[in-house]
Amino acid sequence: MTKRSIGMHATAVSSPASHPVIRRLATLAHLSAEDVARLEKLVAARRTSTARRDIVAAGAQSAQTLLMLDGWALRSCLTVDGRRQITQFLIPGDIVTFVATDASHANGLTALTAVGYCPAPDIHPRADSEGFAGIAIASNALELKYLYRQVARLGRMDAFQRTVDWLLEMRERLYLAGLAHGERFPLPLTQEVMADALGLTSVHVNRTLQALRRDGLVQIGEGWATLRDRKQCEFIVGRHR
Amino acid sequence: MTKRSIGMHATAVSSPASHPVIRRLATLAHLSAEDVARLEKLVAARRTSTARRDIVAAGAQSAQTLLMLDGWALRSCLTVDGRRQITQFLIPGDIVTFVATDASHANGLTALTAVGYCPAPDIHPRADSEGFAGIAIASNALELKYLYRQVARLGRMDAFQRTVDWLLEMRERLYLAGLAHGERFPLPLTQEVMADALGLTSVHVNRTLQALRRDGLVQIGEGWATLRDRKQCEFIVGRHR
DNA sequence: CGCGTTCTTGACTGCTTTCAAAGATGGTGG
DNA sequence: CCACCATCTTTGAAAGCAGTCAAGAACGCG
Repeated sequence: MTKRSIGMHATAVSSPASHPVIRRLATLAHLSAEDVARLEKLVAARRTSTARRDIVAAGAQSAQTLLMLDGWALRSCLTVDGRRQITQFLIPGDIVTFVATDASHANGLTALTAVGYCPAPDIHPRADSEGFAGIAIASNALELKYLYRQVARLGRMDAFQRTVDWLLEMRERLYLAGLAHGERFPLPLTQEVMADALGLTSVHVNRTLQALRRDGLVQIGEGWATLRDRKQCEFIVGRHR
Repeated sequence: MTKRSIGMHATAVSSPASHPVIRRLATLAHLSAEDVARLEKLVAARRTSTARRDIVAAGAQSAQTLLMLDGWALRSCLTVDGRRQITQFLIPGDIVTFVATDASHANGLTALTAVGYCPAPDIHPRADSEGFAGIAIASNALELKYLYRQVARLGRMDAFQRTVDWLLEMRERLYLAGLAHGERFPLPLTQEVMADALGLTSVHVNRTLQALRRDGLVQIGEGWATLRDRKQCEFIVGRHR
């Protein structure tokens, strides 16, 4: 939280015209006017990728750290038999670091929609955790948090719970990124992509979504999703505690 | 790799008498004699936990970053119905950071055997990635790498492959920590613990281990495991590419 | 209007879980 | 030294969830 945000909306920063992604980053750590200016310079160096194109090929040995500006991307790894497991979705405001893996677990980045990104800010270390270092730390912690959750989902939930929990997570992330409208949020994914994230087959995702709709829990399709009964969703995955 | 390691064994450090864990950390980043001295001071502040005790309770709001010195611990989260998913095992040399999670995905640390640990070194930022900052970065990257792999395992492998892949990973990690003897490594886990890591039931882990033994792939039990045919194991999980 | 992608449905298979109980193992106290 | 108990491992049978295969419907696009 920034000091200057007292009495203002939490995502407010000094410059009113700044990019939504900068507003998002400003919620992770205090950013000085100078920090914001540097970010705006980076954002101006925006690059794009068209849908379905690899941003970083699986098996790449190194890559720059990126900042997602718009669109959706995903990190996935492939199995020998051509199946794929999505480890995380990347949405605007996410910082994407390169992670070295074994050849067999090579994980690449793929644009899911048209994507805009720019180089992530270099960290100029400070003793405290403000500025870009703070962003890096907070962003890293979030990544770990969602990865732990993904592990728990795949390891100990059935298809129904997995789907509900994942929808809750996506809503939360998109909400924090300022991209959700209440319980409604963009979800530009085919059922096959969801299947690859949830460790299911697209056929089973289809049946599971039908069950969710039948139970009046969510409305989903056309690139959007709406949680019709979030309380009940949270109950199902045990988030009511 | 350190500059001074040229022509020497990769794990060599200035002080020959240093703790094994310090030798392990020295493989992650260059450590000055001063760094080693500071580490030795930290290691001297060793604390212990008895087996089966929580080191950090699930749901804790914050905790110090720790350095594992000896023994095994695990990070897990519990589902509503009392089941548990282990997200990672912690072995000597691992740096254990606290990760804030939602209440429903609270993940705590539990000692699996008697465990020795100490506070992790504070990072004094430098421009390069040597010293403790380098350790933090490398350690973080490793954690991510193994988490991605855990996701891929749970999402896209059957019981047999999951078990093989996990054994390969544990051997690799223990080997890097200097705790494996060739293909033989300690594995002080009950089948139920393995089940909680692999997203299976203990009954099925039992049957799967029998299949592994029957195929002559591994020898396992008594707190130790030996990969009898690592090449074949790697082939099974697609690591032959 | 034809084509490719995505979504949907049904029948069948099979991997994994569940439930239950019987061995093995190791530590403890009488 | 052995009975006893707790924990862990092993086994069998049955049920269930998710995968596979195949085909048809709906949709968007050129």
